[in-house]
Amino acid sequence: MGVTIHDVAARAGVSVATASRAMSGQRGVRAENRDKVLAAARELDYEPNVVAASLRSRTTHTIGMVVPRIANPFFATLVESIEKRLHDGQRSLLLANSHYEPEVEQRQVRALLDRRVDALILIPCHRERSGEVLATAAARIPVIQLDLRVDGFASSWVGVDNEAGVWQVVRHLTERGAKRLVFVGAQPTDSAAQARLDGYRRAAGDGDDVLLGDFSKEWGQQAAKLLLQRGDLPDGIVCGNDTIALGVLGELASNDVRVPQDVLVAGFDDIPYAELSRPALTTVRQPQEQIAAEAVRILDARLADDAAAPRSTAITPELIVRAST
Amino acid sequence: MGVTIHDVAARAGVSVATASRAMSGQRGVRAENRDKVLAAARELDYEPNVVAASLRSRTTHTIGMVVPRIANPFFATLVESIEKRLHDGQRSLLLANSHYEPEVEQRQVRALLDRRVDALILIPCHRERSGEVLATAAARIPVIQLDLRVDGFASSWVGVDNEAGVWQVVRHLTERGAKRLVFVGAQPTDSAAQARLDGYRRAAGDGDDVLLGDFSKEWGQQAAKLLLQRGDLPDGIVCGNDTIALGVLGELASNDVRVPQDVLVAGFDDIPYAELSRPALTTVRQPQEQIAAEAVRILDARLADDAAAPRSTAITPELIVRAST
DNA sequence: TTGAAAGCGCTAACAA
DNA sequence: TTGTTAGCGCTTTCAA
Repeated sequence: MGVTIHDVAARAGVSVATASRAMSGQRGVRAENRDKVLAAARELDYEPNVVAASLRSRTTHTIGMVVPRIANPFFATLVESIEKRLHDGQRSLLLANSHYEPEVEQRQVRALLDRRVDALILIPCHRERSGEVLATAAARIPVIQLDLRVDGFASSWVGVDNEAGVWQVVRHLTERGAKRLVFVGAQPTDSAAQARLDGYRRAAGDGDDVLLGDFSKEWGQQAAKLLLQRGDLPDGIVCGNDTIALGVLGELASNDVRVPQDVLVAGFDDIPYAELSRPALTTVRQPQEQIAAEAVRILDARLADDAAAPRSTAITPELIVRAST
Repeated sequence: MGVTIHDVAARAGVSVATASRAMSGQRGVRAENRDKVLAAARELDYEPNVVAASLRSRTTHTIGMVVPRIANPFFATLVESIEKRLHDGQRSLLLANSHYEPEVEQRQVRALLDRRVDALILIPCHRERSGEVLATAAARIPVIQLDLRVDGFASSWVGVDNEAGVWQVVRHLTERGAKRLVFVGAQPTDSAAQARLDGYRRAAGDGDDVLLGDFSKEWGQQAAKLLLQRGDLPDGIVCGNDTIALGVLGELASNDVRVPQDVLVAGFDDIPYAELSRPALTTVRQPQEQIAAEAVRILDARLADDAAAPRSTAITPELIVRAST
């Protein structure tokens, strides 16, 4: 089965080399021959075998991407933005999930390397333990870190300035009159958790109050319970991300604590559901389209010029004030 | 650059054929030789070129998947479940987005076929217009439709019984005392929108009240505005999915309409955010893990036996009652 | 501008 | 159980 380039070449009355050149749009083919080849391909319903082309040309037109958790709308939106950019250029996305486990992440990256992806977009799930596999990959193909990053690894990265984002939140809550703040965040195993915690500590100053769990709504609910049990509620809750914040809001509502009257609550990321909660959630917006566009731009530069220097871009995120503060 | 199977074979002192057999775990290799090959591969840090293997063996161990919109948490969760299943078997997922546009979907499916994916998992974005590309793909490789389906296309499909789900919602609202219902759904361009609308019409009987837009929170907000403008609010709102329902809830809250005291609201899908809204949303749960598992099972059966008959599975979804009703 | 020919790295048929 | 050999379908020298 299957029409090959030989069939097309035969029908067009040229060699396979000419057929190949014509179809890949190279110059150095007489217009007349090019048209004959294209016509033959159409008539025969020719479908090029890109696997064979990849073997010979050593490029797969495929980009690998590993994210911690696709089901997280923040990452899903990022994937969607990347995918949109790539398809402008006829490339495809091989997607994998690390479940926030460095071992799984390592397996996934190796699988992508085995598949000879042209480049890798990695959201490294761990500040330290993702370093090894990142180095392995970076030694072979262009790699860019997205959103999260590995400590002290001098490779390209695109994301937001998390510290600046948290700083804005703290200042906003203070301006709204909050005197006693608490930070409900995640254990600093990934770089965003770390940077947001650092940012909070620096902005809130001494005597800061911090509860650390993970980036889940369940942790948000649990943390709110803890705060309620402690008896004296703070007057401002800075959450490590929107999912936590939504958990906090839910738990507070269940206990008849009014937001923003009794306590102010803010999140981070601006996922689509932040706007839908009641009260709508004040949060820090990550410009995902912009992050994705910049990432693909940097990758293309590396792909075009192997010696291109690593480039990092930290975008300053925007505070979105809604009813919860 | 690059260690090839020839290097491994030379080091192990066997032929490339034996090396290949040993590494792919085929029987018919003496244990002693197998160990030598495996040791040589490890020592040389051999990375098999799966592109070359694919060209020769005509199988890529890659599954293509096209979804309408990855950013929709319902689809994202489905992708994650599928990905988890596949990786048990060392296969990867080539992911593409159709943006609910049949033309884009067609391009994406063709690209996946060009890449010689072993099978295709398609969530067809249109009841009718997805038919053509589905047929093209099904003529070449095993294809399974997930969640959505094309009208009258006799191929494998896995999803939920949407009519039964809506039926449960309507009965529940009626039992809660609702007399006048309205359905806020999506134009029936995809099969779920159609089935849920049909289900509603059949369950609610004559004089049914129906507003149709798309599956977005914006449409939910707009529909709620429309209902408020009409003056006499119904006492039960059946929404086509959770995203619409969350939009409806938000708009009602902004207008001081109390849920469930003034009006009951229910959704469909049970996305993670359904539970987080206040009031928490009553909805119909789609068992995504189960859908994914069944889909991969059917695909594997087709892959193992080319003549396996198409198989469709409609899972009856479960009503999850929360505070909104 | 074109064609002949040589692989890309692997697996599978065949023969031993 | 093993090795030899012939491709998979394409791109890319190289020479004309």
